[in-house]
Amino acid sequence: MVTIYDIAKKANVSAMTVSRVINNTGRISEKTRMKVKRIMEEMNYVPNSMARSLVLQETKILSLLITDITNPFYTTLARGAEDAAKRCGYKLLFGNSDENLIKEKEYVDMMLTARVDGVLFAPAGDGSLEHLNTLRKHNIPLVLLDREVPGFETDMVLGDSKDGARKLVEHLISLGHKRIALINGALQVSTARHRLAGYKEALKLNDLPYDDRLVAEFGYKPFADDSSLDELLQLDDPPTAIFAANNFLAIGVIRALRARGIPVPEQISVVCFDDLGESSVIDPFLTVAAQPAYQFGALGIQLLIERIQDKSGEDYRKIILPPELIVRSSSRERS
Amino acid sequence: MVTIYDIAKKANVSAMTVSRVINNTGRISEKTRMKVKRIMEEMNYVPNSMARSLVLQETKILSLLITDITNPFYTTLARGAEDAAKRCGYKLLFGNSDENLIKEKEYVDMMLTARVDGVLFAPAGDGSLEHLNTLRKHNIPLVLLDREVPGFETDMVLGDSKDGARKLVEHLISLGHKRIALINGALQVSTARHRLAGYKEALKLNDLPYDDRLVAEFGYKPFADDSSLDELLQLDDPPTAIFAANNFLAIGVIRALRARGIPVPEQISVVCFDDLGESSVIDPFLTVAAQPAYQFGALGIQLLIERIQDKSGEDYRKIILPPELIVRSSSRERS
DNA sequence: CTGTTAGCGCTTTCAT
DNA sequence: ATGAAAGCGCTAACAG
Repeated sequence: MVTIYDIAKKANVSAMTVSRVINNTGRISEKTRMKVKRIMEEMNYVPNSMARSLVLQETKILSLLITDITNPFYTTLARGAEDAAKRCGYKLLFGNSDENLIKEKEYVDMMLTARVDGVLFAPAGDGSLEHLNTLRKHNIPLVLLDREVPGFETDMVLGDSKDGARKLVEHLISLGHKRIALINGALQVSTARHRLAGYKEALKLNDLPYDDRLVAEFGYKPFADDSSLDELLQLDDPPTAIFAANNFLAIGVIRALRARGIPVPEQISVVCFDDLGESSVIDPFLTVAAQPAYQFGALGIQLLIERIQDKSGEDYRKIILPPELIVRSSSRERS
Repeated sequence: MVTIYDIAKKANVSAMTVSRVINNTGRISEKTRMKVKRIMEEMNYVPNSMARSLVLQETKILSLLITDITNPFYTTLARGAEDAAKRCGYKLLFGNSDENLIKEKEYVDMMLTARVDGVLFAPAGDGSLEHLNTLRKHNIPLVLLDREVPGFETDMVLGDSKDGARKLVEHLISLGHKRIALINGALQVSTARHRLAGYKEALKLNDLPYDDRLVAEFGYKPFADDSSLDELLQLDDPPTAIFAANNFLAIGVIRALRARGIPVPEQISVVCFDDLGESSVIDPFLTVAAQPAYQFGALGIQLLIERIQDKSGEDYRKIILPPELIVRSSSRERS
């Protein structure tokens, strides 16, 4: 492995001079600078970031923890984060918790030993509090993404789940629907609670009763067992519309309805939070509250880097990104 | 920051003893081992992987470079890689080249300075040769994924593009199609060449003429400008079926056909390589040659780690994962 | 079973 | 404008 000492020897200078050339610090005569540069080229020198990190006490690595790498919301977010990080000279260490606190903890340990300079964290749920406190204890700058965790204050980039949910449900109400089901994520997750709140608010604002038999709690991941949907569909007064709390839940719902021979939107309208990815736009038909996923990542990195550079810092900032209602053909007038 | 010296002092032992406890090496009395462990807990000690890497000359970091993080083929592959890497105690540094050689080079430089122990590399194209040679020059173990690069030998995990293409085209032929178009990726990419070869072979085996007006070269990324499809559709003897060389091309094709009011599969059948992701299975209708994406990642990591652990190694291994023909409703008998 | 020494590749500080 | 020495946190090699 070529080190600055190898370069130094060949150039008849000290290692320090080489270091200065690499980092463009201090005063160096143009002549030696050129010579050193040439020799670095010749010898294929590549700086060793480990050694550098050890002395500088910074790694230039940020970590991004998401909960589902197969979900287009998170992959788009990841792109935003990646682009922003690279632009600022940071590497990005990915982690995928799979909505699972055990895996999440493993990643937190990984971040600690890797001495990442900061963490972009989409928590698996309220149980992530412990992990966040661990990071905080080790003084690692932290930005929460998409979900908040009660009892933990920090910089955050969030969507407006309540508002988006309210808009989706009011859209359905405006189409004449009165029996609207909510297929929700786990209430352990802040967005699920806020989407429920938005759902309730829309009902109340429109003088519709809240019927808890119309509300089911799943998880945000693709689900296989849809048997519990039957209870809901077999009510005396079954729903004419379903609000799925995220894209994967919507897919599960639509599949389940298809399997039961229930046409969408003819018999039941379906709307959901989060758009589907590029790959599903063959037939863009889902009415959604789309979130600016790329921005989540990009702004998150920006907040994080600002926090790293000014650790003292002002108060925590909370960025709320509004969702956009996109009406397509999966929702229509109640028949 | 807590170091082994802080622990050592508090435990009245030497730093070496602490190191031995951490790494479970050498002989240590159960008593001191316990004492040291307890103190590490108390002080929230976390080993510094930078320091460790510097002396051990290994980082326990692998790098995964893919060409499109929004494509479900690659995200599924990434999951396979991630799971396998974590199981073996490695971290995974992600990179997304976007099918772009400039970005790819930046990632290669990043891998070099980060001193990753090995690289899982899905090359952007034949032009990646230079980057691969750079990695090789620095003795970094390397596994090629999904695509090969002429002139570069190494371990690889590939699909069987030619065979899959042949099967898809023969499927169309068996449905009575005689005018079959190929919308291909860039010929700079090995899989595009192999898919073309499979396409030609199927035609030849069935005594159908090869007509280069039926073949168009796009790129594997989602495309916006579909005007060049018009030439193809406005031929005197237009295609009755289209073979898209990957999932995103198929989506582009179907969108373009929809925009022109051409019904699929009634007027034109469409088939493609690679399945769409979970998020598009709302209406699973594309006939595809599906590849075991998860396996690509998992086996790639396995080969890579074996290579790292036994650098001398045997000859390079080439794993070929066969695609599976899944017939759905986007292809039907020629009308 | 435990400790001492040296050094991984780099940069900071202080000289010159 | 350049260099020497020391040290970041850790472990291999050798001592005892």
